[in-house]
Amino acid sequence: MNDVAAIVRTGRKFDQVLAGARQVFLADGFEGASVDDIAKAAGVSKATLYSYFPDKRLLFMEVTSIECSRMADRALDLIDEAAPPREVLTIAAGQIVPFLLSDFAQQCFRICVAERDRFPELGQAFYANGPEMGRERLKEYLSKAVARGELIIDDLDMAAEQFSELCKAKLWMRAAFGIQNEFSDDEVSNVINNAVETFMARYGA
Amino acid sequence: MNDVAAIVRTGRKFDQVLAGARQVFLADGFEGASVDDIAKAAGVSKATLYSYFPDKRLLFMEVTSIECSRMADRALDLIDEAAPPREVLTIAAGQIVPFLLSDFAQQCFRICVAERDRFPELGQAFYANGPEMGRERLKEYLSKAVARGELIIDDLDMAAEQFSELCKAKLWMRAAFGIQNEFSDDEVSNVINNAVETFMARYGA
DNA sequence: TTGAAACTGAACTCATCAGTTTACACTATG
DNA sequence: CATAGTGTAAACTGATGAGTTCAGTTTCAA
Repeated sequence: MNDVAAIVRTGRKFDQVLAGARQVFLADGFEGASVDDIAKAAGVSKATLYSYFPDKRLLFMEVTSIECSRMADRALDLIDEAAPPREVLTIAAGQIVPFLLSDFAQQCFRICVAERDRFPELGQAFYANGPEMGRERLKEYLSKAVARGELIIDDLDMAAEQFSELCKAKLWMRAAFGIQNEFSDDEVSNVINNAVETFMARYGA
Repeated sequence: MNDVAAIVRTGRKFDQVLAGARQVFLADGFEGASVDDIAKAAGVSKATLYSYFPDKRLLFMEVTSIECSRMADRALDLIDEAAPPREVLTIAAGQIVPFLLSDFAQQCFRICVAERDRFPELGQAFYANGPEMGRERLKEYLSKAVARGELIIDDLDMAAEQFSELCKAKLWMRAAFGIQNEFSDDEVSNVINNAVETFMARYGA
């Protein structure tokens, strides 16, 4: 990350390299991915790859940091600040649950956990741009609903955390362990409805 | 796992090998652990190690399967079937939360997730002996409390899952990402109390 | 005490993989 | 067309790590 041996961003095939790296890293993790595979997937020679990135580690950091920003952009912008809690929470959970179960989120999670000793910054970045940011967004809404008297919450942070966790019930753990990877709409909406129901039972006015 | 090249369980240093392997695998994961390191940690020559286990993979499977059974034994046996829900759930959460945050559970989880493509059976075994089993135990209690009219639950499975998830609020994700690894008693009991509170709000009679 | 089984240590093979080098080809612009 | 910048293929180095081999040592039971 220092100026010595920095990343060269000019050149026709820079984006190709990133795309190939993204694909292979996401599929195989850091150790599992070989630079030869990445070069092949990118349709680029190994020498070209190394002309952009001084080493594998930096390439990995670049890919993951790009993925993290992308994720931040996808944040839940659809929240209607004025709508009633039950409706807003159902929509939010409808975003959160499928995202948590997506291949992309699962792979990111897997890599963060697997490589947490090799790349401690990685988990932190992912956490800050992913879960943390979504929860901040949710907390904003919750505080407004509390102000309107629609919800009763003394610890906003805990409430938002509990809601996120409720969205993981049943399905997420099974996905993380590779036990199940297809989820029917019924399964998903069942989790969503129960998350909202339980949350409202505790915090509803 | 077939009879060809099976594990030889006789010999003076068999247990030493397992102990060393347990230590190194838990610290470094499967790929991260070298057989030389394991032999050194076990205080045994590499040749001896290979006289017991035909390869690294089988050694790993053996270690993790032993760890899983140990975990199953520690299951929540302390549940007093007749006690009121609030009390039982608080005690159960008091077991679950610290366990989820323990080094041991975190490392197991990490390895299962990291190696899920290399060892699909591993995650399944861990899941069945860990979370699944604990939840079965909890469901037994819940159904009795429902019968006594102390709780109102139509989907026992979902209720038990939600309770487990509520036990992860705030702290577990931070531990999994390596963001925080020491947790004060206050933090822990706060999570426990809120898990019980939310659960009872939804399912209390 | 003796002999077989268990164990040791070190050197070995073989494969994989990160990163380098080299000699050559392409492409765009002045 | 000339030439500089960019890219290629393939062979190379050096490290690491799984698994083997073997000549010699320890342990233990009969």
